[in-house]
Amino acid sequence: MDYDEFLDNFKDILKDNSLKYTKQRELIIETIFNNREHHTPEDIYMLIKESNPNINIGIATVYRTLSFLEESKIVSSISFGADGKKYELMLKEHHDHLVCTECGKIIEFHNETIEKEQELIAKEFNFKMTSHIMQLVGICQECQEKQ
Amino acid sequence: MDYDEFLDNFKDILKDNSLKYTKQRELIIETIFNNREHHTPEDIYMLIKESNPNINIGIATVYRTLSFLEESKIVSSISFGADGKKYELMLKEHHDHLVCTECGKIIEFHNETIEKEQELIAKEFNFKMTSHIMQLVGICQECQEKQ
DNA sequence: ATCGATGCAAAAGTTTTGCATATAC
DNA sequence: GTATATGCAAAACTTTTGCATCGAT
Repeated sequence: MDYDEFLDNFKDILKDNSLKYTKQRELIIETIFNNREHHTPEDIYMLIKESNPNINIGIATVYRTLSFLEESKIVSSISFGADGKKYELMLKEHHDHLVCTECGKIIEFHNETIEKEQELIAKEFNFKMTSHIMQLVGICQECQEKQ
Repeated sequence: MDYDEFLDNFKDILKDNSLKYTKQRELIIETIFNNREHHTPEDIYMLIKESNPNINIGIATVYRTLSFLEESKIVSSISFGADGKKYELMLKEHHDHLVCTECGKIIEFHNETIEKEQELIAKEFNFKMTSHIMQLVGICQECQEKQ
């Protein structure tokens, strides 16, 4: 999906919820779109202030917008260890994460066998699954080499 | 494992780290052993205060002890949504969680197919896996019936 | 007697809220 | 013009830290 298409989609969602399209919301969504890693609210706030020294934005707006974006399934969050919640775009195909405890790096992967098995488990427990979180925690190749 | 065996094990770990066996640590470990759900530090603190109105304990001690217990692999923590970190005993065989977004209930399960698949993924990325987190998020049978 | 543990209170974070003002529609 | 959004500052939480005192070894 390119940015224009993505932005239109975002504007539609705002309209559907009778919310307004503001400069701040645009900057937040643009920052998340252009920085495809996982970011804390603080990260996003700082990135915006750096790139746009002229514009005013408060951390509260970032929190408020991220909550709305998560509810609308535009972003998703994962939390690991002491790092707190990190947000990322949900544009991409569904995937899970490998998290390095040494350097904090997050690697994405997708595995169809596991996905199917998860469906079976949910069914077994009569659980209506809406999403799942899977993180393999360990030490990445690079950090192993350093040790 | 019964409590005496468990407690001996805990005492050994304390000794190995030249740490002391205190009343507070005993109460914390006992509370976690006797309440086999997932608890926040605050939960554990309140449970101890309720059952032992006579004894003095500070929330800082609970935090400090839980950190040590997690490092020592006696407890593990999961975090989901806004509820913050929740701790549970690691006594049991390894398992993963189904989390209900309606009532907060946590159901445990174990699936060997997924476990093996995870090993393969870690190998593929040259990742030295130390643990993993898997939570299937959704609505439990009971809450579905209420709707 | 020694050294680690504790409670308390203060500090450090992080996230949320209230409110007057600004802005999109 | 109206209703929502914003920034700011204060508040509410959660977690950590410093320190004098206490207690286990």
